[in-house]
Amino acid sequence: MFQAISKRSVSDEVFEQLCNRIVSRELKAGEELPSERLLSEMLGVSRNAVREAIKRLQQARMVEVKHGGTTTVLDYRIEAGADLLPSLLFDRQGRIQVDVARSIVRMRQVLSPEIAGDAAVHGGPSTADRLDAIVDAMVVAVAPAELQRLAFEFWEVLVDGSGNIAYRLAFNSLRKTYEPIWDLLTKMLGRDLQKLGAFRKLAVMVRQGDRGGAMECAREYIDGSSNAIYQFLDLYEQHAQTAPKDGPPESRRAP
Amino acid sequence: MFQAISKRSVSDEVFEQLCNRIVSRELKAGEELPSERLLSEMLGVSRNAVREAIKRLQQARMVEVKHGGTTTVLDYRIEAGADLLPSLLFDRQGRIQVDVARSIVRMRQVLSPEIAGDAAVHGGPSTADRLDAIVDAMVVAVAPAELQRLAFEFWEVLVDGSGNIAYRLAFNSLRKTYEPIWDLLTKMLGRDLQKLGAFRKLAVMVRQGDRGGAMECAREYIDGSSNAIYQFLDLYEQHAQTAPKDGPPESRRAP
DNA sequence: TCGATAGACTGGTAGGACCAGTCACGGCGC
DNA sequence: GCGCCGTGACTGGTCCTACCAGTCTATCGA
Repeated sequence: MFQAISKRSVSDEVFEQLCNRIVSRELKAGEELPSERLLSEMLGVSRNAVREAIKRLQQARMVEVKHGGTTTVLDYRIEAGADLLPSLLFDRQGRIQVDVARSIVRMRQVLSPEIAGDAAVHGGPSTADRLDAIVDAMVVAVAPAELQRLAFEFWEVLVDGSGNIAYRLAFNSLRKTYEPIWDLLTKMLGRDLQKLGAFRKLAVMVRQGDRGGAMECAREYIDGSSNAIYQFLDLYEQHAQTAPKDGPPESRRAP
Repeated sequence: MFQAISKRSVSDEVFEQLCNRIVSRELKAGEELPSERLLSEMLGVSRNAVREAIKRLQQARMVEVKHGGTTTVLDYRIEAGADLLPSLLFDRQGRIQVDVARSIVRMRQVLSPEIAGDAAVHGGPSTADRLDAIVDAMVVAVAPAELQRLAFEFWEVLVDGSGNIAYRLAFNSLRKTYEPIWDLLTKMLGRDLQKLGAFRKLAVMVRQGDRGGAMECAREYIDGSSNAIYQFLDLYEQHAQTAPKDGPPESRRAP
């Protein structure tokens, strides 16, 4: 209900500023960052904070630091990893970048059936039990938000059951990208979340170890919900230039 | 030929140590890290270095830091993103973690046909031109290493052509994971890299905008090379307990 | 003209001082 | 005795300053 207030530290602030400037191409690839000392002076913070921020940029492969030389901006499209996605989803006005959103939905659409298929093969009865329990909870759930939470948990269990750590981590990256628009997703997926039969059937396929069946079942559901999101994005795109649109992102949902 | 010597900074070293301990479950999820002051004393480095390392761990979602409280280890399987993959591929003895490797190969196997398909639709003639140029270079290439470099570039162009930033970043994450075993990959893929016909055909499919054809073509090639890697991993697994095995990872390939 | 070198940058490390939260313990008031 | 609240000893957050360690360039001398 209440949102956890985000108490961003100084170095977080510096990181975010630099990150935004790189993502928005205001700082282009190949360009050089001001020296740490100058940067700390310009931003009115300690050099320490600047260094912590730059270390994070370095880890995200957004800049390259050379001892004794200068720090240069890298091309994040070539170098950065999937963890950058959350930073790309919104521009600085808080508008959704529809092309980024479409990319993410597409990737989810492609991976989900495979995850389900692998889960059917590797998951075993324990995975099926967990899935059934979640569907049982979905049946009695009333609030759409609760339904979505459970649906998400359903997929978490599937990803776990697939026994594929790469799927798992990619899934985590995608999840971190969803989180800021969790409420929006609840609205978009409203109808699709009602399709409890699809979830139930998928759980059965996993129990039977039916790879093809699970994939088919997952594909059918995911295609439906993906299309719902695509349609929203199309509308959003049409209205983007006129309306300032939905509130900017702010992380919610306590652990 | 010569490998760039890695001059790891102190904070990098600290990061790596903590990261390894978390990945190896030596530091379990929920456990608390020693305080920054104590940690800096134990490691014989400045608190500054420790803080930079912890900031990076925090960004990778491997720990949670609470102002005034303690820093606790998170479950990286639940929280961390795809950027963690390179850290998971090897254990501390430098042995390949076969289950992790299989996961990565599987994900590549699943995504590649989709990437090719999307590239056929969105890539246009410019993508096809670039692909053809690479295949032309492959024809005259002799060294297996050169062949592999070109093959990799081929996929880079395809990913670009797909116009999907999520694919692109996931691909980058996977690439960073390959890099330490680049030479090993060259051996594993030796035969498959000779299949220039597959590359040429794929380029044609992209030029024709044939989504299904491109996917089919990509799948055929990727399945082959994936199986080659799976076979190697099976062998590796059998011999893992007896042989200390290949040299530990060290980044190579200058930018 | 070319080369070595000095100096002025760059980032890297250290340690100390202090601010700002958190938490547990002990004393005070009820 | 019970419960509240303050205090102090932790925690991480910020800043500063000094210095080490590379890199680059401009200048001077052979």
